[in-house]
Amino acid sequence: MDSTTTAAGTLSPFAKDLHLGNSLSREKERFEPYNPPYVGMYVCGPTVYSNVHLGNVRTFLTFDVVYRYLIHLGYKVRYVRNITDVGHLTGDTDDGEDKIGKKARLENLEPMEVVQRYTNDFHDVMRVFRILPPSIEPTATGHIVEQIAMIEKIIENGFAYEANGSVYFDVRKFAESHHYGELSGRKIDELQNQTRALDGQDEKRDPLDFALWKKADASHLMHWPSPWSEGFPGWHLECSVMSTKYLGRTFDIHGGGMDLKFPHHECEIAQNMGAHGPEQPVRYWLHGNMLTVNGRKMSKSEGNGFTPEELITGNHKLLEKGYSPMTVRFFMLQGHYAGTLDFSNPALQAAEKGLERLMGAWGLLADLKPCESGEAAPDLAALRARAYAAMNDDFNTPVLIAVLYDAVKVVNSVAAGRMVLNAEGIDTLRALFSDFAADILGLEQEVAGGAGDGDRTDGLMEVICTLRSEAKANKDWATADLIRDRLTELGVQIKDGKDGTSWTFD
RNA sequence: GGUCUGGUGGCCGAGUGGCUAGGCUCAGCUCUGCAAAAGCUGCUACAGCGGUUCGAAUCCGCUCCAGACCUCCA
Repeated sequence: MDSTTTAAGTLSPFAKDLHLGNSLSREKERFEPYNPPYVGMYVCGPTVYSNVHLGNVRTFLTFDVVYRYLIHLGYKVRYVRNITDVGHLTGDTDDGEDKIGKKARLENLEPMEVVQRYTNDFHDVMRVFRILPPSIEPTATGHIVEQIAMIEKIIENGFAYEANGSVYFDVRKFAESHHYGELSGRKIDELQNQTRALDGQDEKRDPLDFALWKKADASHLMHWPSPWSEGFPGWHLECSVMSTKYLGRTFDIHGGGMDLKFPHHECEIAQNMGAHGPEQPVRYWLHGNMLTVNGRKMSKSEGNGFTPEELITGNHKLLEKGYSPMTVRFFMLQGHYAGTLDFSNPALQAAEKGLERLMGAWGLLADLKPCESGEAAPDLAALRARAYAAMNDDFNTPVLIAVLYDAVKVVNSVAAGRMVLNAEGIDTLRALFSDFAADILGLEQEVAGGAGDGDRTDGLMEVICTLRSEAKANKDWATADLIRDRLTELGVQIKDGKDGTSWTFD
């Protein structure tokens, strides 16, 4: 699925009803792109100094669904998600050292080796969870020149100053003519007392000021020449630079995790306005909420984060068993992105069972036989309208999933011969699953082992089921049950239906 | 201390001024050789206290509780 395959330039009639929860206004607003049918979307990507955990995955999944839905509606979306490969100060030591650089020294690796390793890991994880790659995935180190240019502009406009080779954003000065703190609801005077002593604090005119450029000391492995010093860019700057470069000074959607709202996103706005003028750079700010574990935020520092590998294998002290990536994807989509979601074994198991039922019905859909004489079928068009209504209501995936379960009941009833549908009805159901379950939610059947050998497996199973049916016909229950029990042990479920026996893999 | 979010049935999790969320679990029923699957039914829900209203879980106020952010974090 990509934007070029959508109907040429035609927007779905449902597109006009899309509403987004805008963090900036704190209200649900109707989505009106700046320049339809084009949509620009920027999402803060990972800092590649360690493996991503599930909390990170949740955010990228959230915006994956946003991306998929916008494309489905017919928008031409340019989705930019950056890779932060330089620029974040370390928090625990307060020495202002670059995270990537620090990690590199510890492991005796080149900084870019670290970056590459964890970028690869990140991409692997995205693939496992079926999260689509963005249109552009720019890196901070690839945009040093642009970052320097933006700093120069901000200085030129009087909102930044140089001190001892470093450059700081002048928050007080900016706040005289702009609303600093609008996004996060923070008031500048209250922030004043809260900042604690960071490196270079003495160079700042005000504790609130944040770094645009930092002079590198001898311990730094990553540094670049600039008009001010040999150094590195501040950690808010890259997103301002790259969003502007690829999406323009005004663009539609900016996404990221809730924890980036302040200071990161607030600083981004200040930088954009400081460089380009007073217009809001972003029309709709979307913030995904945190994934919690036993009520606590999952984070690197808490040590309560699962890596995807631990999750799949179940090899973690908080996990009772392993869960497939699709189960986790489905689990996350059963909650709304703007609310916290608690990760627990019972919840995962519920999602696993629920997904199985959904997928089971979806599988049956392929073989459903139409019946033209069918009596009044359920109103399947209404089902589709409800699906759109759910997504249009700020991407309400849990409600969409509830709609899909209504479809599951119809499918199962038809498959069991309790209900009949004409061809049109079946097509409507198929389109519903194909559009909403597959394209928009990104759910797909997980193939069990032995992939690529499907025909032979089918043939073998057919033989086995035939033998068992004969045993049943002869009332040879012992043989029939033996076959079933042995298959169950092997992870093959036997289901006796009215029209014969079907089977599924675990 | 400041800013903000949330407290929904056994569990997870939507939603809303009056109309079934949904999933999972559990119990019963239908179907079935049995089981599984599937379908149906049920499992007394909206933190507490006030207020507004014909009517509030949904709006307002207060209280309690939890979490996030204020410092790197999706």
